[in-house]
Amino acid sequence: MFALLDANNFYVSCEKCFQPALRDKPVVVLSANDGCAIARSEEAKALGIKMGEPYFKFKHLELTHGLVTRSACFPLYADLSSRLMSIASGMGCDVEQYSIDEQFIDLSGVREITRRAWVIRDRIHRGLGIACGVGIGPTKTLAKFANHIAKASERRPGSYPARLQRVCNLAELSPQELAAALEATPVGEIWGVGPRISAQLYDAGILNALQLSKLDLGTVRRHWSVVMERTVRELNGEPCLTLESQPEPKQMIACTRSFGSPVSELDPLIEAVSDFASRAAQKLRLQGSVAGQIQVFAHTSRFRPPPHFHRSIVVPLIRPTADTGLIVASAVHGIKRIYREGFELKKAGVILMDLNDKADLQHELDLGDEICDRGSLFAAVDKLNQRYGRGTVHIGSTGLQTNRAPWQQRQDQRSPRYSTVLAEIPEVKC
DNA sequence: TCTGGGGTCCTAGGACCC
DNA sequence: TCTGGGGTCCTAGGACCC
Repeated sequence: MFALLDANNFYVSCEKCFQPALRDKPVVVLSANDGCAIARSEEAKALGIKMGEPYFKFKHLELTHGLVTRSACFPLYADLSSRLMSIASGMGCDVEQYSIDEQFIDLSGVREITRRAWVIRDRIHRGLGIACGVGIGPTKTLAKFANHIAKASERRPGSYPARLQRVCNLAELSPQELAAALEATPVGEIWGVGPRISAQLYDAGILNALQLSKLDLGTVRRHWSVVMERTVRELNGEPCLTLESQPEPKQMIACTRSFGSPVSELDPLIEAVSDFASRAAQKLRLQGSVAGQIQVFAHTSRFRPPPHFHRSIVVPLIRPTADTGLIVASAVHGIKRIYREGFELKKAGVILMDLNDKADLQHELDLGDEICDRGSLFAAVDKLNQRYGRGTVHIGSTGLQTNRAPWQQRQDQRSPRYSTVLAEIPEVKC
């Protein structure tokens, strides 16, 4: 069994936690530059404010309906998140932090599950002043579904049986009740079914989760993918997703921002990109990784009339590194290559890619020093070719031959990065 | 005037190998 | 006359998540 615990309107709850006077008021937390809504209190939702809605579209509600807006303060939310996670982990034996405000909990061996969920929920509410919903089910997807019921039945009384409010354990439902709950749930509410697939399902006459759960697996796989097939299996109680308590190192690290006001000149753009690169490098070191490539992009607002500009470039780093200086220099090199005058740029960013564990890399460098006889030479060559692709290194008449350091050749057997990628400048879309 | 930021996974198709 | 086929790797793009 899995539980999914998730905080209600988390960012808003954090703000209310520090300003109790905001309780019962419509509150919205805004993204960077106060661009759009990223969290809404129940009262704000009742005013019709949508997730991601631009601020200027609902700003008038501050005057007419007493709407309170707050600029996001992520360090505060991160701090409250870690406290919340710590309390929540008392519910089971193993946990997976799924997002800043959600935790999956493995309930193996846990007795009196529902009562325990209530205890933990109350503990969080008393300790942090943050309300949570808990969903419990035999698969992660069903735990998510149960969590949806826990929250929806509280927000919209009558949508599901009232006893499922706040804490919903599917094990306590009869098969008929479970079927009725699935039938009352639009497909788009199911975890893994986004707007696109939801629309396709609607077109096919699949409107609710019960219908989705009864689809033929082969058909689902053919029409969509194995991801959807897993969702359907999980809806039927067959676990396909496991608890991932040890987070894998990230495969990419990004730092991207919208500009408060458009940027047209190269100098401020370089300044911004340098800052993004430096922050990304910091995150990279925190993870103990090094990056092999860096992608830099800049674009105009897609909401504004032409001329539009949308370009990116991949710059190979001279060697895999987490060095801020090298990463910033490469990012600046990249942005200079793609920059063109005459555009009102609204957003730019830096993405570090081709990440490797720093310790692993060091081991391979050490391996090079240890080569002292032909046997170990071949072993090393095999190992490098196995890891980075056939032909990365081969033995020449005078010993080891390679055009570049082996780790730089990982993906470029057929698309050399230096000769082509740098030369390819994407077209400007006008 | 004003529209977020940071991720993951899967698939199709091209290129290449033998 | 008749011009293979299976496997792998890589990338771009699409879809999803919070």
